Amino acid sequence: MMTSSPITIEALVVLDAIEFRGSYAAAAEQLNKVPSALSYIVQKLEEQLNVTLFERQGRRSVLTPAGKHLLVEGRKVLSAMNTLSEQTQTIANGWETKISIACDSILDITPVFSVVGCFLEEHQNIEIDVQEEVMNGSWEALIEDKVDLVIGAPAPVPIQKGIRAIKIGELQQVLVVNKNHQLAQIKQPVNTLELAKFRSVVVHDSAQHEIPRTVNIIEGSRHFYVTSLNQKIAAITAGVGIGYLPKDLIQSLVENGELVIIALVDELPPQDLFIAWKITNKGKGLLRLRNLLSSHFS
Amino acid sequence: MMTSSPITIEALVVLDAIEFRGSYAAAAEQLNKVPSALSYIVQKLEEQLNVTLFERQGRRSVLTPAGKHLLVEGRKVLSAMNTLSEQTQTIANGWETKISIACDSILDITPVFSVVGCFLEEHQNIEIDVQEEVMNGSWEALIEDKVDLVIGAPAPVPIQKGIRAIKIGELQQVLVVNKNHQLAQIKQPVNTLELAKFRSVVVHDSAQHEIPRTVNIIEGSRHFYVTSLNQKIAAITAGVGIGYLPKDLIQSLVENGELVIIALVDELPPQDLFIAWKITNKGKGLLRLRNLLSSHFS
DNA sequence: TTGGTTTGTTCAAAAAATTTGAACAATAAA
DNA sequence: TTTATTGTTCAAATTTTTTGAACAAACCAA
Repeated sequence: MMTSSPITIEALVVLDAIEFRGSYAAAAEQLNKVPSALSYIVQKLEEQLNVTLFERQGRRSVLTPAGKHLLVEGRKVLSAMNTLSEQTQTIANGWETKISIACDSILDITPVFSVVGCFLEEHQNIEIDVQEEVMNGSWEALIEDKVDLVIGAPAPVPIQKGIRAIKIGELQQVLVVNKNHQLAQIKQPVNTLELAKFRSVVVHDSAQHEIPRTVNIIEGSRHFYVTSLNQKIAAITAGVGIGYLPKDLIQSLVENGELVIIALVDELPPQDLFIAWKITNKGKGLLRLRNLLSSHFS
Repeated sequence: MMTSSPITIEALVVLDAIEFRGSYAAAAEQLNKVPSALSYIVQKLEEQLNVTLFERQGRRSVLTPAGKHLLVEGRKVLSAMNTLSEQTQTIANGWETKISIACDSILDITPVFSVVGCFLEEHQNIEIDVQEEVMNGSWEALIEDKVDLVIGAPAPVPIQKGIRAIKIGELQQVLVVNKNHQLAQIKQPVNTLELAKFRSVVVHDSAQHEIPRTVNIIEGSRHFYVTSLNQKIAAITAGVGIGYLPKDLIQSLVENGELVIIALVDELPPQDLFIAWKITNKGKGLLRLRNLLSSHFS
């Protein structure tokens, strides 16, 4: 006879709120409860688990290591629960109540939003949640069911069955530097090996669990890590280092002279960009959205 | 305001039991309830989710596709919940669920793994995560709490209170070059100042935030940066430059004549290697692992 | 076909749980 | 010091859940 875990969803929600808001009082307000109700729920959990989760420090309660662990892992469970109920409703109704999209930050998001706008016009009661990811971060989000659709994820498509990807365009990346950078003085085209001398600006992969992949990282050179494409542009513009950027994105900065495009002996081939989804995902909204995207981008 | 999922653990347990036993009646018996109680719970879930989970076929209830999905995924959540409560209790008892170790790549990792193997034999449900770091990278990982233990980190121990380090051995580094390298022709012992003429191969410090520190870097010379010790060996073997390497590690390459050890006027003192941890970290698993390591390495 | 069973559901009553608000002690801020 | 805020306790109020009897549907065997 397998005795089920004493942890309830309710309790995890309460734990989450207490940590998030910083006090029982504030958490109670958020949950439309009264502080004593939370006290009751926490105590029940502590008793059934036989573990103290909060240590009272003065008039403030602070999580014990065990409590912290329960919270951190519990939040993952809560998130899984949310996607589970979304998925269940989607299967039952055919249409989803919410569609989550990951957009790779390498992509200009404006035309995507205009298509999404059309979709929302058609389907007033579907919510859309867009998040920005970098490189493997978008694939990871798809694989882990954090999103239903990724837009603009770069090749290679993960070798994993159950993922369908179609190309929606390609992106020409060029090497750019600040106008005063040493590299701007050298006569072009430059050999790729020469680049090893300079510090390069790299966007840190947003993937958390998968082995981060790095493309276009200039081998052997020193790196400067940033966490978004905008930071990368800013860093290069500020002269911190060199790096590859999408040609379209830096057009204006090149025109006003801030950035200089460096010609290479071996020009990078254009990078393929994909939209991708799981074939197990049969949602009608997803299908419709994909069709809209395909017809706007080809 | 994020509204939490209507699915409860209780409901998932009921769903699981109904499917497993094949009927409400049998499931009720298993759960020490009465059939009507299960009926109530299922109906509540169906209502709140606005999804029918069971289709009544004759006197028997059968899962709809949505119900099947909820059950299959729900079982994963249930299992996660069980391990979560176990883990929480484990932590409360002073043990850890996972121990992260940084190994300096200068160290031969094989004997470490054999000790870790013993430890895992004793503690089947503790996970171990080993990562390789270089120079300050391992100290940084410890300071920033990315790992619980570093093994084989080189002196000096960071002057920072809260870190305990004990020496586990020393490492003799020698200067080596490819057999055809210019330096191999000069009469030995060589004065350290002479080395400035040659390009030296340097492992890039894996530290990200601290100011990277460089030991054994030949001052003033030109550098070639690589990202791992293996790359360093390969680069030196290929004749790209000169560099210091642990004596034991290049024994075979010296014997077959590929590499040549260069005697120096001022021979490097042997470098002390440490295991280190934070004294705030009171984990019993860490203590046990440290004891195992100490007894195997001294 | 016809009884005898078994199944899940419904319902009102009973039991158990959660929630509430007032009172309180401990602490921090003024 | 006073004042305000925090989390806890407790009995009462409220809500939720459980119960068992009654019931209708469906299966089974003869």
